[in-house]
Amino acid sequence: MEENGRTARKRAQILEAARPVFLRNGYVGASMDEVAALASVSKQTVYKHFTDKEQLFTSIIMDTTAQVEGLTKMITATLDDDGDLAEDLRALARGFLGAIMEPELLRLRRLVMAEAERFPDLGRTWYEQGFERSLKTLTTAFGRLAERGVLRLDDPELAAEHFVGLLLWIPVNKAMFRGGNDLYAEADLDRLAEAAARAFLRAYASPDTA
Amino acid sequence: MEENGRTARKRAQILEAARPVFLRNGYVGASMDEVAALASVSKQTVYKHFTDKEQLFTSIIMDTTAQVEGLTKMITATLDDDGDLAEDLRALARGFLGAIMEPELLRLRRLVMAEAERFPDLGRTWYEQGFERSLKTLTTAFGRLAERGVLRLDDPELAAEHFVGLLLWIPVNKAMFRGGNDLYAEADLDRLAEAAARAFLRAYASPDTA
DNA sequence: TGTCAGTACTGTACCGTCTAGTTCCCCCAG
DNA sequence: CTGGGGGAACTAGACGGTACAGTACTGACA
Repeated sequence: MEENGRTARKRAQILEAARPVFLRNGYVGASMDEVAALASVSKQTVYKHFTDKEQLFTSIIMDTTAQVEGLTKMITATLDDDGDLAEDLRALARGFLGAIMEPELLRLRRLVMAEAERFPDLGRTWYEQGFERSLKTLTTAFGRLAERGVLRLDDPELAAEHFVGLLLWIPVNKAMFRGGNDLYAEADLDRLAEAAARAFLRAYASPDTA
Repeated sequence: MEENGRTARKRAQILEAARPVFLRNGYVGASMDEVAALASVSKQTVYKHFTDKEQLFTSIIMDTTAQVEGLTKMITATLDDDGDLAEDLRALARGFLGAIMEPELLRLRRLVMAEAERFPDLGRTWYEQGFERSLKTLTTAFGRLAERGVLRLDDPELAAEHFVGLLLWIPVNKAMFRGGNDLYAEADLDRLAEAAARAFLRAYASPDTA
């Protein structure tokens, strides 16, 4: 799967250099000259690999959309065993939070949202491949827990939506509006994850396990 | 309070015309020429009222930050009477949702987030004046409900955060990534509000009122 | 011989300034 | 109450300077 021809190498080199440029300045603010310079590549080479600025941009985003894989695996891994439900949920919440609060990912989020109107396909793909996909995994996991009787819920999808809402709304918004990196220490994330997991359990745990 | 001199009129005229230009193209993409043209005003006049592009931009954002007033009033109005708690919460959720899903406000959100790195003050102000302020109002309202014994919570602020998280995470994200306007019908918003209010009650209502 | 770095070039867009002529508003004389 | 100056505010458009997307050309190098 790892292409290592000269062309593929150059292509990766350009992509890697282009990402920070677009992340820093947005689509309009990103300069192809800067991309070429940062990639130590001539502009001609950039245009050999990507037909134009737009195609380079969408390539950057689509590339990182694939990384959701890890998140879905983490979900099933954490909830599949028969351990303590409360503890599992807390761990799951903590994993989710840590993943989504990654500074690079947050910047990408901002970028995609900013350009969602200009590039509708991009926004839709990001939402479906990243957002909905992890939500769907969570939904099936919760569904299994309901069948085992440890969760009490009519609608697993709604429960999954509520779980991530409890967990993510506050920290993600804070991060989106206050650009900084040092918003939350590890301990803060622990606390947020624990609070969300406990509230979720109160709302959705079966009475006998609460 | 309503200034109607020529100066104030022109200023408002420019602001009104500039808003869609910035909303559509972002800060870098917005053209001062287009602003002037859309406002039916000469460029000279634009620069008489606003020292430069940056100041015009921040004026647009700050102007709309003031509109949170309405939201806080709605919160206290809905939760202050002694009506049915479940019904009040549902109504509050519905009001919140309707307000935040206003297309114009969503576009502003996107814009502020996109430029939060370039204009840190703007992001911070938006967050504090809009986000935190309404959250604080909700916190005190929940605190009163806890004192009356209808809610059971150690931390009113956490409860407020969870309330909005349950309610807003899904629809707001959907709207941010899928630019469209017709994402949700009124009935969908009703359903979302009801579901959030019920989950919140299960997590935070006193046992005797549940 | 073909690929790439380096760079010059073309065409366009835009910010902010400037000039010159025009319109509107307010105040006060009659 | 009225009507007409005075001066600020405004229009229209050109302009300098800069930046950038995308193309074209040259020379090196493998």
